[in-house]
Amino acid sequence: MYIELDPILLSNARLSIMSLLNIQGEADFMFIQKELKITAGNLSTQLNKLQQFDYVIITKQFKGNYPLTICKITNKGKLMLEEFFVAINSYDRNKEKLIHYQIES
Amino acid sequence: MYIELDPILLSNARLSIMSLLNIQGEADFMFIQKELKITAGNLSTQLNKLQQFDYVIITKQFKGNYPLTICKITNKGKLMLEEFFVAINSYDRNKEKLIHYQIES
DNA sequence: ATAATTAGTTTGTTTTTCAAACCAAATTAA
DNA sequence: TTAATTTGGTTTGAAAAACAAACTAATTAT
Repeated sequence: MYIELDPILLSNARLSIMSLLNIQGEADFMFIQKELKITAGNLSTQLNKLQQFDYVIITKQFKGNYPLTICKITNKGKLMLEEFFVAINSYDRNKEKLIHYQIES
Repeated sequence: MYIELDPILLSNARLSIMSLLNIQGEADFMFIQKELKITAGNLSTQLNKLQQFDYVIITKQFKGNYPLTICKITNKGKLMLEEFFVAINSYDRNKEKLIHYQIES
């Protein structure tokens, strides 16, 4: 195998959650759900897994009368995500072409 | 969800097989197995899946007395792999930083 | 003859994904 | 006011995927 890709991040749902949190820093459950268009069940499951591995921290509050679940990316989460992208690009032999293209545009 | 990542390629085993075949064009079963250090069982399964979706074509010959399974990447396979890397990089907000770094080195 | 090797495939367990069903509290409609 | 709906989730369970162990079948070495 090349560099093993982190199985926590090698998932459509979790990678998009982490990518979103990496931009936003933190976001609440409903925002993530609407933004990413995933079901609440799936989101709940994946957030718990991400928390379990310290990629995010989840805090629960009330906003008015309703529960509010806030998800924040951790430093570990950020590092793992960075590593993931470095690793996956090492699989891409066209990297240089792509880089060139990106810079030109 | 962001851009949905191709589930065929969102797998450590299959992504490394495809990445290898993208460089080599074609390779035989044993070469792939030794190169990627995956079990024969896993390789067999994943190659069948890749063939099923026309990412590779598998031809069987004999080399001397022993069977020889040759795997070749298809045009579709190449295209899907390219797309995959473009898509996954769209998840990376640090892309520009990384590009810069890569160019400098 | 029998043990070990080559080149794989098949089978079965574990893990993962994901959505339907569920829950409790709050709100709105009749 | 009480029934239905909405909000904001969690739990459960079915289906698919990942992967290694066990197997096949032929060959070669001892």
